[in-house]
Amino acid sequence: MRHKKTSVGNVTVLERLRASGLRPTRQRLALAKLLFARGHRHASAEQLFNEAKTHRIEVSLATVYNALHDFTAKGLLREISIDSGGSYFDTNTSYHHHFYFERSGHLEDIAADRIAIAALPDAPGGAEISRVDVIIRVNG
Amino acid sequence: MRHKKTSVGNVTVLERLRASGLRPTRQRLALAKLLFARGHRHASAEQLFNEAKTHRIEVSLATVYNALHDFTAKGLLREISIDSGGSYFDTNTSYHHHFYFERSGHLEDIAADRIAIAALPDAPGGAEISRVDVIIRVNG
DNA sequence: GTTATATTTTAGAACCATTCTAATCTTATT
DNA sequence: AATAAGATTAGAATGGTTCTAAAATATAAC
Ligand SMILES: [Mn+2]
Ligand SMILES: [Mn+2]
Ligand SMILES: [Zn+2]
Ligand SMILES: [Zn+2]
Repeated sequence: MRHKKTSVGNVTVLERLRASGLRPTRQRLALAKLLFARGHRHASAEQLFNEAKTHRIEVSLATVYNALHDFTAKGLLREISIDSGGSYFDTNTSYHHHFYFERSGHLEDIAADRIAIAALPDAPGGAEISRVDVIIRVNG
Repeated sequence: MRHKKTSVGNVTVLERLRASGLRPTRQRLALAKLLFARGHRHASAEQLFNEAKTHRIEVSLATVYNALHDFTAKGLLREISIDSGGSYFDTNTSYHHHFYFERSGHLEDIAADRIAIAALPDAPGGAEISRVDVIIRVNG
């Protein structure tokens, strides 16, 4: 295995970017690989930026933000704000909820069917519901 | 009515501050009056600061933040973060939920009994649930 | 009331996540 | 290869919030 131009992960990620209409640039590919390589995760911009550094991926912080927002706009990520000092980007874009560990800042998924919301009220003034977030804060 | 050292509102607010163990300073009294004078509201620090200005209440922005956090710590307010650029302070401290109007940034209360959460999952690792927030985002 | 002590207020600096700018570079198209 | 559209970048700027340390005030002790 001397050259590994395209690993399985690479191809998958490249296809996801192309399918969403985003140009698969070196930076986006590298960041997407970091984000989507393993199971679902909740990453901050700073986290991803540092991870890139660790992997010797040269990418600016602005590009990390650009990529995260581009991915979010294309539905590859979902942005979550818990406290007013930063947001997380969730690789799990299906409908689900979260435990938020206040001490550590860690987020943990709650499958949608584990929280049954009976009788969701209609939005006032005929507004359209765009999203429902349930956040369970725990001391942990 | 030449002097009005204590109006009914003043007394109530003063008592609330004393009861919570906060010294009823001129600034806290004025801010608390603005916050609690009428029905429930969701105020940002900037909003409250400008409101104070309008009412010719001389108070620094740092004091507004200090007061909001002190009130929150004593249970007179509840802090709500929706997006990562600022938080709201809710004068309604009873258990309830929110509509969030994404266009305007407006928050509207949803009475607790209008959202029936069946089967709230236990927190992982025996952690204790400190709060459950349901935020319904609407395009409005 | 006066004094002493603890708490609060304040202006402005600092902080930190995020966004902007505009120049440079890369990708896709022809 | 030439072109045009899109992306990246360093660094400045922004905006909400917190910090600092000095001055002011509230409460407690006398
Ligand atoms: Mn964002
Ligand atoms: Mn806060
Ligand atoms: Zn999630
Ligand atoms: Zn509310």
